[in-house]
Amino acid sequence: MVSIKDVAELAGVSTATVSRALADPDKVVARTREKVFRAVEKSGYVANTLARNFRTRKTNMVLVLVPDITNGFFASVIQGIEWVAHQNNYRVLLGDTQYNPEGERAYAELVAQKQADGVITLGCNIPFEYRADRKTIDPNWPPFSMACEYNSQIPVPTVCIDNELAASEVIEYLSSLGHQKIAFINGPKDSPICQDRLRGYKKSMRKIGVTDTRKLVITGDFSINSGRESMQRLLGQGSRPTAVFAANDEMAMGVMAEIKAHGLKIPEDISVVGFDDIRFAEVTDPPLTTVRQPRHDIGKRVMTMMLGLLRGESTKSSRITLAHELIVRGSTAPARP
Amino acid sequence: MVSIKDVAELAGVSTATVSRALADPDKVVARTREKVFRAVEKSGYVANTLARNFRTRKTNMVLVLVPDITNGFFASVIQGIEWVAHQNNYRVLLGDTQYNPEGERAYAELVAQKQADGVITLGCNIPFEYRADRKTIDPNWPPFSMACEYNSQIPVPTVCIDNELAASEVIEYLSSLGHQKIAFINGPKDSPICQDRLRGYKKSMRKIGVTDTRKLVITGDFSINSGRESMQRLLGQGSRPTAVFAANDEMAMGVMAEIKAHGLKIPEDISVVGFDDIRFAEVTDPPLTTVRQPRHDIGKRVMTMMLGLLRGESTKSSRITLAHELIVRGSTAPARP
DNA sequence: CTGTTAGCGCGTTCAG
DNA sequence: CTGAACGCGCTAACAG
Repeated sequence: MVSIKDVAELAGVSTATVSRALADPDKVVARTREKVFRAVEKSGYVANTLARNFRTRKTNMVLVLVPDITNGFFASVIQGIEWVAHQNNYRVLLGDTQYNPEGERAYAELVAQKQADGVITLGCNIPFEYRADRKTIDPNWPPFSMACEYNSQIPVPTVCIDNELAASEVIEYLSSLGHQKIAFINGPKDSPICQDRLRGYKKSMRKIGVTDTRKLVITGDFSINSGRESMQRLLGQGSRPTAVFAANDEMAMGVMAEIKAHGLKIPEDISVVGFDDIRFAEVTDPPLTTVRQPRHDIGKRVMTMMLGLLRGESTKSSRITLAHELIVRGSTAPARP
Repeated sequence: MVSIKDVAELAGVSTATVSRALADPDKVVARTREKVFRAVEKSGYVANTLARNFRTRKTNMVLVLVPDITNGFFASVIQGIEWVAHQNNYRVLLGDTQYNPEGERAYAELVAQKQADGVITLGCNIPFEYRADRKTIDPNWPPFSMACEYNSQIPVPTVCIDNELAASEVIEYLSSLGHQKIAFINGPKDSPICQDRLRGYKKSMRKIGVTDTRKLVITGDFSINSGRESMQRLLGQGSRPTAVFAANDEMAMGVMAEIKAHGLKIPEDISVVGFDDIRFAEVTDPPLTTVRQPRHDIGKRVMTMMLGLLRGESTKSSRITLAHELIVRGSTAPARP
């Protein structure tokens, strides 16, 4: 293993000079710099990051906690994160938590152990210990930010869209097509963004004169299967909805499959709207009307935010809301008179 | 920051004893061990991994190179990898290479820099420098293995399925339904597994009497869009195929969309077969007949293999072939007489 | 601008 | 079974 010492000897300078020439070339006069570079070249020296990290107490790693990496939406966000991380000499440590809060906390320990400098979570839980009545960020926490989700109690720096507004817009759009009996298949209840979507849904439903939504709202778990099962329940009830809004595209796809299995037509009999605009949304049959989230941008922005935190910048007022967009495709049509 | 020294003082022992008590409790007599544990508890000590890694020259990290993390198939493999890694106190460093060999090599440098102990790649390139005429593993390479893909020249430890056989079986199945004019939309030409699939396709086509497949084979890039475009080309030609076999499910989904856009019916007019069995395959319309790869298992096995390499075990005869399965769904039907 | 000196926090000898 | 002493490879502080 060739070390900095070998390079120093070869170049006829001290190890400190080698270190400087490599880390901050301007700190060294051109002639010495060249000598060092030549010696590095000749010896095939590669700095030992282990030693450097140890010395500087930095890992240049960010732990990304994701509920499920096989979900294409999350994967895109991570791709955005990684892109920015890589540009800035940071690495991404992957933590697939399988929607399990305990797993999250186990992973977050890596930070205490100095295996990562910061944590980004795509889930809605805070992966550190804290008292239930805490309302602010604990200064002992490492740099920490959230994407897609946010925490309702503690103002953690966050990047997401306006979920309430998005859900509202979906209902208004459907209502403009004459729909009134609009079912909503939501994600897990403990997720703040799902609560927001529900609020947006209810608000707009009230606006169009539907106040009792109890039989129209079902809680799913974001999986294809739960979309299917939820739709089955809706169809088992007395009068069926004329439109269904699912809180993500995977559930919407399950919904579509189930509707067809019952011999009904989309959008003639039932309109379907999804959420996320994953890439399969445009090849469903019919193509899925859905809310597009800027998933790649969400990732880029949250990593950029993380870089700020890592630099020690203030965490105030760091709640970024990105624009969403309703993408109208073929799965929605006017309600039958 | 509470260090091992603080614990030692608190427990009234030396740092060496603390280290031993923590790393290998049996090396220390029960009474001292207890003293140490209590001191750890009381002080809230967490070992500094940075220092430990530096000292032991190990990172407990594995770099996973993936062509595209947003591809659900790869994501599942990674989930399997991470699962086993986590169980064995290893971490996964994510390297999304965007199908770019240079990116791969840049990432693999992390190993030289001691940021990871080993590399697993899901692509078909070897991310280290080597002479084109090399036929064996370079002993200077770090622990290295491949999943899904393999290298045709160098016997890198690998976990994959028998792609030639799988493709053969697809063609035989289609031929058993009376199809003869079977198009094949393959993935990138430089991928050995795609070459295998092509070989299997050709072999079985020959068996059923079709020797000239030039107009039936198209090279795609595994994206939905390339499935679409390829299908468009096939439909633009004189006589159209009665069945289409796509080298992955995403392309198959593009194929299906395009077929429908031309007003043709699946499977009545054209049968479609995919590859991978991603989770959306069962909710396409009609549900997609496809080859199931044990993606999760592939990940688990390759990580298990990597653990062996990391332990310094021999690399001989480590080519694992896992079982695939043809999943027949509704997108295939007998050829029209 | 460059060299000297001094650790970072651990694990691992080697004595005792 | 335990403690003292050392050093991994690097960077930061301080002189010169």
